[in-house]
Amino acid sequence: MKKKLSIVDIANSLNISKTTVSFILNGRAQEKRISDELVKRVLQYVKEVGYKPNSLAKSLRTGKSNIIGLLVQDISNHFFATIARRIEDLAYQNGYKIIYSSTDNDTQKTRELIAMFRDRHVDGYIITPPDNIEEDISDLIKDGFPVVLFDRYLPKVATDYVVVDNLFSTFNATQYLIDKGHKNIAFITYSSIQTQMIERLEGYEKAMHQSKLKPNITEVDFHTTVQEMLKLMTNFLEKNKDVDAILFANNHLGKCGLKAIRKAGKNIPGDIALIAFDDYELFELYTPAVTAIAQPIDEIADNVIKLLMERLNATVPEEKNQHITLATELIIRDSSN
Amino acid sequence: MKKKLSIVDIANSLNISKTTVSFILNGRAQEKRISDELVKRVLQYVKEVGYKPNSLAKSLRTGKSNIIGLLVQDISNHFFATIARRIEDLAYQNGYKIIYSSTDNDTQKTRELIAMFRDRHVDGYIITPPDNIEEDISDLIKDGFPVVLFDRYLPKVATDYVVVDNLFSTFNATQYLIDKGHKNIAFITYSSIQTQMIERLEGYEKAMHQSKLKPNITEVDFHTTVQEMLKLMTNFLEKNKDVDAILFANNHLGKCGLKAIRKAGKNIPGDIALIAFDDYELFELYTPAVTAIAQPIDEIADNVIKLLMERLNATVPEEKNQHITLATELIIRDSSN
DNA sequence: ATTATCTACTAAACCTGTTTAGCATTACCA
DNA sequence: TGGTAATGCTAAACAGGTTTAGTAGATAAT
Repeated sequence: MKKKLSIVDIANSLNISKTTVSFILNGRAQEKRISDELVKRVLQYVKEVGYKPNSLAKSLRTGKSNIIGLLVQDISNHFFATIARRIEDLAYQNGYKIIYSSTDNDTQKTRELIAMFRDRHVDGYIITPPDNIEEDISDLIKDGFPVVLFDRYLPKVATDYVVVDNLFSTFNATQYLIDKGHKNIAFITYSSIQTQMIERLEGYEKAMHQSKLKPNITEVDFHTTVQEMLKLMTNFLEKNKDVDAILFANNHLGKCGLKAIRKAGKNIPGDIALIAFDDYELFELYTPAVTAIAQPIDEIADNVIKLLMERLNATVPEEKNQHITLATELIIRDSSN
Repeated sequence: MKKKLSIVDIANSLNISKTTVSFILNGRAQEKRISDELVKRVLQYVKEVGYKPNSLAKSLRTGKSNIIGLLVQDISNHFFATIARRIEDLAYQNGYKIIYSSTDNDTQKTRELIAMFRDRHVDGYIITPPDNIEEDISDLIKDGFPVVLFDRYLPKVATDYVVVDNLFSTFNATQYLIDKGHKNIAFITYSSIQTQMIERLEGYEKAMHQSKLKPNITEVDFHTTVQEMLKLMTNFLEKNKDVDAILFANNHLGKCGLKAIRKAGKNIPGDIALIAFDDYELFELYTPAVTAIAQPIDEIADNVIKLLMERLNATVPEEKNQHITLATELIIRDSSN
């Protein structure tokens, strides 16, 4: 194991001061009036021996790490995995690396993760916030860290965020079902105080009200296992034989719903019509294909990074916050009926 | 932004040396003969003011970071996302954090990522290696870093790895198709020199040979887009009307194959029987459900972490390497035919 | 001729911990 | 009573960079 070169080794080899080497490597040669000739000599030598500054030492002194902390709800969920992947690529293009973790929507875990990120001196945060995390996020912002939220936001916290138009999305989807003649449209969602879930619920309720239809809302606890969820859904189907359409508030619920409906031997969309929030290969390829509300995954990632980069590159902290709301697309796959 | 406390602040507040504080916080009080009374006083005070040592400074001095670098092929792929998620949880339980990135099977990108991980002083590496990365991984091992590979291994590199019994899996799956009376069984795979792909091919070939059937192998370039893949598959179906069964070498190929078959209006398994490597919700819920080779995802993650922890906790570097091969399960979903 | 300014660098402090080497005391033993 | 050992703690070096403050010598201005 050949010993790693340090800046002192470089300086000694060239008989100059490590200060000079540091200035040159950080592009401050001109400003510090280092002669072009020496700059060339140093860069040449550094390249020749393959010297790389120790970034820990660098971070320790500068307080910067070129690392972004990404906290998603669950990296094994397709929606988050795809966004995480694109964020990773975009960050990389901007010279940043990503450290990520799954919050599991667990407040305590998220707290610890934020503490760990701070500890590792990450430069900025991208977070899908769980409940009751307002204070921790406010602290981050107060301490000057750029924070961008996505998928949902925290009404009490002034920060940048990127979300989709949840209310209109479910309103529109519900309206679509109503227009197709459905009367008993159920909405299955998580019992959540998170903005995205509340808005999705409101969109559904608004459409039902407008058409003077009776809402039928089922709220499932977030930590319900897949097994329990299946039981719940099966139960629901048995007790709600008159329901002729279901709107699911996210892809996981939609998936479990599909399984239950399949087990119950019902036909889609003959016996029961379905729409799921979040599109998914499963919904596309399922037979018959399932209509879904597709979120603009790439756009979400693009905007998240854009907002974060703006803050990271700002010389003076920007007071005003940017809120970006993107449109979804209702992908109709049961038009034949 | 209240200034963060440093160990010097603690020492000054208590009128003792920072050395003493450091010893106490690192559990070396006894060894260093610090009085129980002082230990108590320091711990009490540290807790009271909420002091946390700066881990960058710590890492800089000790060379340890308690961070594991995880390089998967593509985090947006369900198989890798699920394993990554579990590895993350298990590492967390063992006091380690994960930094991960997707390699995209791109050698150059992987090289840069390994360099970045080294740079951040990660303590150990978990990698799904792309082609031609042997030298970089050997360097890591030579320099004393624990490395565990999974999903595939590098025959020329002596290291720990966790894989599944690919050859038997495809052999068994092919045999299942043969037993069901299929004669023209095609195998669609990536043109890859990676061990897992080679073994899957060999398993298929072995079964076909044993039954004196003619192999029909299509190799697709790894970087083919979904669009191109669909065209390829559609083309394949048109030119191979006699094919009555297809074995796909991984979930992505299986997914694209399903789409193409659906577009071609063929019935599964009536017109054509399918088996995909990697199980998937899609395959389970597709109508009719698709038979698949399920990898033991949790077991893979468990063993990867187990091997890595053994190396990380070893006081003397272990010479012998451990190779773990796990069984897959053929999940039969078209038994009615 | 003297002072100011510029050029081209550098010594030393700093970031925040860990680790090595060592220094007063007090206790113990012959 | 003098020498050794144990106790309890600390100063300083170190990890590897960045940044501040400054210096020696050349040139320009007064």
